[in-house]
Amino acid sequence: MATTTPVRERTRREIVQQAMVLFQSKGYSATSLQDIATAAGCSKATVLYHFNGKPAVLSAVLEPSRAALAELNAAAAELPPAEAQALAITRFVELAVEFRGVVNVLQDVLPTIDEMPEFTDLIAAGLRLTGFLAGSDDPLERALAEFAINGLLGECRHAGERTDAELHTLCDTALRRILRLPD
Amino acid sequence: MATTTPVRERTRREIVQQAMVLFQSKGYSATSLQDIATAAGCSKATVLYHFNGKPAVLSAVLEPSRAALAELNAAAAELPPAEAQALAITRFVELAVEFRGVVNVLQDVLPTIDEMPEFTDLIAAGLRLTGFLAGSDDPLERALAEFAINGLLGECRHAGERTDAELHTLCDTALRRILRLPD
DNA sequence: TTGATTCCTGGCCGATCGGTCAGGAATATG
DNA sequence: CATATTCCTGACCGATCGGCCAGGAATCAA
Repeated sequence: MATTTPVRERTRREIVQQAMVLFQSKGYSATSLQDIATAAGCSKATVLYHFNGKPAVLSAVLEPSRAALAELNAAAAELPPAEAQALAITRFVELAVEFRGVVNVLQDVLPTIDEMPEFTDLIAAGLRLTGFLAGSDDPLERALAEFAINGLLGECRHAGERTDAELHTLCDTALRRILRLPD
Repeated sequence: MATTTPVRERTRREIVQQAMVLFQSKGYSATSLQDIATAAGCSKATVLYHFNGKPAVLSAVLEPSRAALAELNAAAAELPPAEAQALAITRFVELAVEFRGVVNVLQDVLPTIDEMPEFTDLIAAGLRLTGFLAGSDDPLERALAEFAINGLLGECRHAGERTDAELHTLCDTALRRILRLPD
């Protein structure tokens, strides 16, 4: 085999894709493994063959956004504060739009994420990004950056009828207004 | 009996109170009637004696905020747009802080609220409030008002360590920045 | 063709879910 | 005191939950 055998990856990808849609529309704990299996066109046992339990499916759903967020943080960390803030704004808006489905799931799982140690780094990454967004150590500005993130994520949750471009413009405008930056 | 016998109300209130805490910390669908009963110090059957099913418990949890939101909308509806916007901002921030626990629950249940017809008026009230907040019919301003509400609600969700006053100031500042109003 | 490996499934398990019901304790009423 | 009403509960129900396992189908290696 040149790469990993495609059949395995194809099934896994379908399961993750359908799980994301279901987690998004019904919530994580209200979605059963049977729901996922039916949507993915396989049996519940197949889901558990590919993923070591329900949390593992959630982890796979969250993985791409986690990687992207970590990459953004790493890039911002090597820039002076002002440039890091600029990068955080533009790139974070892009990521939020791109991963808007996952954002939904993440918000849903947040209250119970303490019991899932494999996701603590994702939370930490979000907190670090808040620092870059705020652009200063002023508590109010930091809190406003948090506010902005919440607004952005919340907006992405119910943005089914908006196009990517509209959502992008909206989030960018709101972020700059909250942070008092020029357009 | 002069008023309604207090014992009934006392049990009901305890159930609703504990249900709110649990819905907030674990989410609605991840909270079982047994959880609520244990926290309230009674049996699961007692919960179902006082409330006609799990959704009825949720309804009771949401009731006070629903009433307050409806009242705010009614008051704003009789004012000219500019004054309605001013009222919406100050009063909505107050309500969000006061009912921050319920806000958590509401956000959690939002994705599945379509299947719960008894809550559609609550959603409608939220949409109406968005209109008052925006202060104009401009789509961007309306979208920004939505963004602000999402930010505010999101902020209230994870505001466990903030005092009411801090939360109030933060939300007020953020709202005015997003809507480009004087402080 | 044969044997090994990968991928998948039906059937089963114990636990828990929301919900029902007959009846016991407590309290109010006479 | 007796009696009626309110308040509460243990036991139970069918359904579904996440998860496990033995083994069948399909693919690959020889």
